[in-house]
Amino acid sequence: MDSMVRDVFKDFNLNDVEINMISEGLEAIELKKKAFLITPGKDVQHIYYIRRGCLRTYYLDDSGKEHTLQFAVEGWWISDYIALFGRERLKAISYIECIQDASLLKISKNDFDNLCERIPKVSGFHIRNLERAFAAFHRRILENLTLPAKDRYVNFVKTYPNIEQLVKNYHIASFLGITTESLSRIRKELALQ
Amino acid sequence: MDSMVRDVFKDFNLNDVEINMISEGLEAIELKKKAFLITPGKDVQHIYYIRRGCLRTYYLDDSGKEHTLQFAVEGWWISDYIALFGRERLKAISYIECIQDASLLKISKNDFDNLCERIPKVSGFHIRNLERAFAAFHRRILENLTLPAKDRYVNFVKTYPNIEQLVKNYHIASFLGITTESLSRIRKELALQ
DNA sequence: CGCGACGTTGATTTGCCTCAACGATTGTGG
DNA sequence: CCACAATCGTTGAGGCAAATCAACGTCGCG
Repeated sequence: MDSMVRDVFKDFNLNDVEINMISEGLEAIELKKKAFLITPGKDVQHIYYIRRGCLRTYYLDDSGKEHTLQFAVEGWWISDYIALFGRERLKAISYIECIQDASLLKISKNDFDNLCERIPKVSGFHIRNLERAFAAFHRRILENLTLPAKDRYVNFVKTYPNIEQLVKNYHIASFLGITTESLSRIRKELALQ
Repeated sequence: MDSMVRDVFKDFNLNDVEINMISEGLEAIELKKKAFLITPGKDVQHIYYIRRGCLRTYYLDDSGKEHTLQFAVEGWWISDYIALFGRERLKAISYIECIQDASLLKISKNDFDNLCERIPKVSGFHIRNLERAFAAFHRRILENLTLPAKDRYVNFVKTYPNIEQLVKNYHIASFLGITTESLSRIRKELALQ
């Protein structure tokens, strides 16, 4: 477990004591493709670090359509952040589904908060991640406001080339906010150019 | 300045030493309606806390259309987060415009990072804010994916009733990702019901 | 008062959706 | 390992929500 922790925090030069403290709250889990990490209504208490594999968070609306909020691959964190980080603690509203067999590290938000308080490097780590994610979200919202579907797809492929090859067509469509049919047509158009 | 700091961090019970440390990096500034805090191309080094007034961040696309990323009122923080929090330090890409005469507190990202390292309460404060904002962003993206324009407007009014009365119609339209004409028609429809 | 900024309304266009049918690919049990 | 089914992706026809273009009221400010 210690070497995993060292890997997660690789830019932060943790000492042995700190690594031990962190390891205590961690649990390694394996997840098979198509398995669910979280489903709507469940109590969300944990954040998950992805050592290997690929997952996605999606919301299922009343009419049965899926809307992909997030993909996550090696080195990313995933959870139902609306439930976990919101002002009021809510139950999960989304699904988190395994897209490719995955190895995860699981830690409770409580334990993580405690580590943040006790180990400045951990809070530094958390802040860095949150800030970067924050910038990325601003970008995504801006793109959604600014660009037509075709350009959003092109950007997606450019930004996440590794994810594009891994996931289904309709996963990408639901991430971009379009239908599979539209995405299919967009791809055709791009292929012709 | 000290009482202002106490006010910003009111849930965190700072002691006098901490308050002094924080005050050192702060600068109070006043901004008149229609003034710009940030314009594209500028170097972004600061975060701004709003004590009074209202501002908005918007992006101007190639075709001359405005896209509002964020409104901010009393008690909120504002900056060009894509530039400030992104992986690479970029120049500003957006405008931040004063919508209502404002009193701000200005602090450089550098100073703030240092305070985070030296005062756990400050990093706790920052983490709490980032996490909440993070959840809010997830919500906004989900809404944009899920809901038609009319429902997004209804939600906006419900979520930010104070902002709705303060800003121009076309500010809201560009926040929701629709045209002023569409918003006008939506309002008409809602008024009839 | 008069001008410019803002909001509304109407006519038309368009990007994307919906519905439907049909290939292609994947996975599974015999 | 093949056969078949289920899942996934593509294509076409038609429809709709919202954009565009254009004109006109209205409000606020110099």
